[in-house]
Amino acid sequence: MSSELPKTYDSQAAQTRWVEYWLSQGFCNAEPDPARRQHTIMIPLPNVTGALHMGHCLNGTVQDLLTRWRRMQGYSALWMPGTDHAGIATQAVVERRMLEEEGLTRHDIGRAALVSRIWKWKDDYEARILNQLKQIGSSCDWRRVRFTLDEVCSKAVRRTFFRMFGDGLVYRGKRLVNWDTYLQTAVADDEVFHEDVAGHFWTMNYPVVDQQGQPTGRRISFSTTRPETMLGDAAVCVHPADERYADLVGSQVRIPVIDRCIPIIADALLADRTLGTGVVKVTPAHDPNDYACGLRHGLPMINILNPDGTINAAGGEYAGLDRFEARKRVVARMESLGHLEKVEDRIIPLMHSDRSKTAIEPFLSDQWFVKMDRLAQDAIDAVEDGRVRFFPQRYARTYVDWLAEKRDWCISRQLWWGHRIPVWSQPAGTGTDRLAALRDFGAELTVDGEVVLPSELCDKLVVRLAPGLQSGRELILCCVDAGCEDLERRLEAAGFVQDEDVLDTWFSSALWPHATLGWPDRQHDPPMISQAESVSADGNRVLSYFYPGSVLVTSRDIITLWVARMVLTGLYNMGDVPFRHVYIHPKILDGLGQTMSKSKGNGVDPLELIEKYGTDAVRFTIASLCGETQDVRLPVGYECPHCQTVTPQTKEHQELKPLGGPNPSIQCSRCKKSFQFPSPWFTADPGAPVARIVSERFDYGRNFCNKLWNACRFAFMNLEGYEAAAVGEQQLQVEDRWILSRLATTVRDVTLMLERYQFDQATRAVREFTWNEFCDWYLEMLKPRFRSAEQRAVAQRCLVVVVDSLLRLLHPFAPFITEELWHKLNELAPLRGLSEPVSAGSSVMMASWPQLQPERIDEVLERRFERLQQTIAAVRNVRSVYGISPTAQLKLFMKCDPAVAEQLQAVSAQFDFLARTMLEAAGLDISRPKGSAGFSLGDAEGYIPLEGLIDRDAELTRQGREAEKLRGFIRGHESKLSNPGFLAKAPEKVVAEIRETLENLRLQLAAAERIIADLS
RNA sequence: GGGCCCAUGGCUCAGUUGGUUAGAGCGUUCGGUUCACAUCCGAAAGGUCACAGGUUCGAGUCCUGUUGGGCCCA
Repeated sequence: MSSELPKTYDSQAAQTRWVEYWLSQGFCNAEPDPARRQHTIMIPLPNVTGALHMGHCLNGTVQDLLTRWRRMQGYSALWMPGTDHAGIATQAVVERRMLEEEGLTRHDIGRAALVSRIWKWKDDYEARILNQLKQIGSSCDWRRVRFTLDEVCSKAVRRTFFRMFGDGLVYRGKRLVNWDTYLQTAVADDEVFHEDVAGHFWTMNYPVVDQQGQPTGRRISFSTTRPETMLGDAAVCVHPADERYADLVGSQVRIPVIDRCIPIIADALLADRTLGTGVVKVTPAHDPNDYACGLRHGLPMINILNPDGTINAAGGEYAGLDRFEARKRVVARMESLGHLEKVEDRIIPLMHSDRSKTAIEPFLSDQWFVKMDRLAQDAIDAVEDGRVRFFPQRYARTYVDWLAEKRDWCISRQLWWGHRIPVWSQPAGTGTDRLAALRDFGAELTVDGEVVLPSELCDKLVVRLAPGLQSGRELILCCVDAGCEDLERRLEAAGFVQDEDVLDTWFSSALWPHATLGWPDRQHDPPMISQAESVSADGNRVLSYFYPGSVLVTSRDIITLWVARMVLTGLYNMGDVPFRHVYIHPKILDGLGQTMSKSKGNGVDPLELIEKYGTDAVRFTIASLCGETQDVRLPVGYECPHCQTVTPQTKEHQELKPLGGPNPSIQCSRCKKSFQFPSPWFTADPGAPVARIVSERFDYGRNFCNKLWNACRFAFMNLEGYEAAAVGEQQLQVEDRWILSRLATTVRDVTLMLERYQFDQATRAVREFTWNEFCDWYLEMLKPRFRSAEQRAVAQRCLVVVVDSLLRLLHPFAPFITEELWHKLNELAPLRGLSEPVSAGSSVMMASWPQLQPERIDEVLERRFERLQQTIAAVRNVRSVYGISPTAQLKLFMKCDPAVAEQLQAVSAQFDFLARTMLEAAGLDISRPKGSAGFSLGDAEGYIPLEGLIDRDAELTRQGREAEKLRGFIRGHESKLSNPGFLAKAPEKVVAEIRETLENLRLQLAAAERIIADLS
């Protein structure tokens, strides 16, 4: 039969087929459409540094789920894709590889060559990442892919910097940074790690001197792990309450190795009386605590290092030496001068750069900053007044607390890969001719020190005078707007030099929500892939239609770095927030509770899982994990390539390294053969059997997809001869009305849960409906109807309606399998609907989201149906307890009200199919047949004659246990009701419920007791 | 040091504003070839809800503290 589906779902084939179909049909494209509501999601742009992992997969699944759902609801739903250049991370990866493979450093090949190599890397990984996204079914508008360094984004970066510079929000300043002397760049705090190294702890002293600089004979002792920093000491510090040194505060000491005099100061925050001598030397330019102290006391900041880690001119005779060589010489000199008191070996916690693995030096350098004061306050207000809402709400606090510190944002990075800072500078002239270099530009200086430019230059150029940095001379800073290359050339001709630094990656990603839509261009829609720029009479409709976005979906660790900054720049550039909602999803941890990362050896590639379980299964499982919690554990294991037995991953596995020997392997516990496995520490030997990483948790989604597939397979097998026609209410059977009621409830619940970003609950609701209601009950109950010529047609029509809704409901969770089934359903039942059959759309992706039908929800019917289910469960229980063959036909007598009896009789045929049982009789006059097992549902009692099969003692024991359990519950309820406090204070409704339950329990107990009496 | 979060049967997780007998999937045990599905069907066992106090008629749920774990900021 052509309508028969294959026995199992071929996920790989479906994925290939439907990705191609959706793309060729342009279903993922979103256009401004004033007739429809807009829904916008901006992807949290993945780094081009490497491929996507499970965290991205989860993030993408959620966004696609939302996008598909909103699209089906009739929104013009845009999911904007793109990638991030990820400044330091990408440059470091390319540099490291270049060094390893060719022995070249960036200084060997130069700026242009390095940048071109990184572009090549970017092209490879961008393609790979976009492909991964497509593989997980992402319905992004692929025509609109952006990259943070592309022309559109670059223009936004330039314009933002220009505006901020003009508004006085960008300034140059000094800051103590984590300096990587190997890569010669500052690295962020989250790019360093602590590692203990063996070092020394030297105790030395400085001679105290008088006003004339002559030794007074006293010495002051201190300890240090970095003696070379004494070249940059600006003071020695004691605790203000330390009596040992009280009289010395305010006098001076001389640093013997460079013969400089520095003050003795008192500072309670820096000095600790209880440690060592209670004295510390202060090197503000080379230690964070000393820096803070230096600021408090107005000390000079003496920088002694060159960017490469050698000592600079401030180090006098030590200049040019590497800092570690200088350390030795300083110690030797101090010793020879008699100022060294003792040396101890000590383990020193030292910061290292993640990128180069070399020791970090705190380093005072010139950096660009954004003033956060007003910008941060605006961003705080947006969350506090509800223009931006966090889901779950608790994360709003992380955001607000961080912004409230209003710490200026350091935006410069000493890298070559990124947006170069658009400022050209040169030293100012002297006297009245400070702007001499800008004479040809017509620049003039007002008495207030403001630079005035001729009108034709005002909107392209901002000029400021800034205090000199290294030299002490004043600088002329010229910031040029985007698209003024000629002006840049003129400045360069006039002797101006562009700043070497690039901008922090977050500066460009902060603009993502509006830059991707073409801002600042208000005249044209943003250009799309392989399409000429379009001039629109209505200006940039894409920007005005899709901004602000609907929801940002991301992980909690970048709330401050990214989310806050997007809000801030959105408000600054667009005057409106970039998104209304922020959904913070859980992070994936491994089975041991550690965050997943490739560098830990516990990472999981989503494509590996997709290959094993199928995309739909992976997505469905992931959705089931996404609620309001902050972490989910994903224990993984290695699947033996020989026998498929799974060995759970342990910490030992994660840490297995070759250590110079052969690659490590794992022995399978079952077949005893060895295999290698994916690891960040080594590449498996070519041709060797390699385990793949699997996780049992995805069985959940895979089993579900299998169930759905087979349910539809069954449905389709029974659609032969289907003819669409309206179905009247009176033609509907109890089970039809029940499943339609349950469907309506499910649609309502799933919709609500999606609105609240509670994907776990939505998943559970839809799964339970599909499996426990549709498959377990409805399909079973349809079976007899399909065999009846007169009932068949209505059953088919109802079934088609339910399957139709079910596929639509499931599509955002499992796009491929639903599309596959939808097309099949279209072949068999192109017209469907209860009241008026209509033609179904060609793709479920573009079908409408199931309509809310509250009038279909029939709670009375659902309760009645529940009794039927309970009756059948009770019969099955009896059968199982007595070990009666599943094929043996049972008889059932039900003692109950006539009304209940009538309901049971109405579905009596079902007892045969669902429980292999004949409902012999039902009514008030039923008495328990001899030798029967019994059960009670409260308002009905059932008896199953088991003459010859029943074991009198076993039944007595069973009923006795049941009665004992019931007595326990009854006692609990009675004690509640006899508590005057409960009766007085509990709501009436609760009291009534307890009474009702108690009544029910008593009926059940009475039934059990009757049976016991009967048997005894 | 400040902040956020977590701790529920062997494993992974649900558990709405406190309110009937704390649920699910996997795993375990028992039984199943009735023509959708063994990636399945039926049944069962398994939990003093981390610990100690408190609030309340009533606490897995609220408060305080302790222990253990994850994360952010400093």
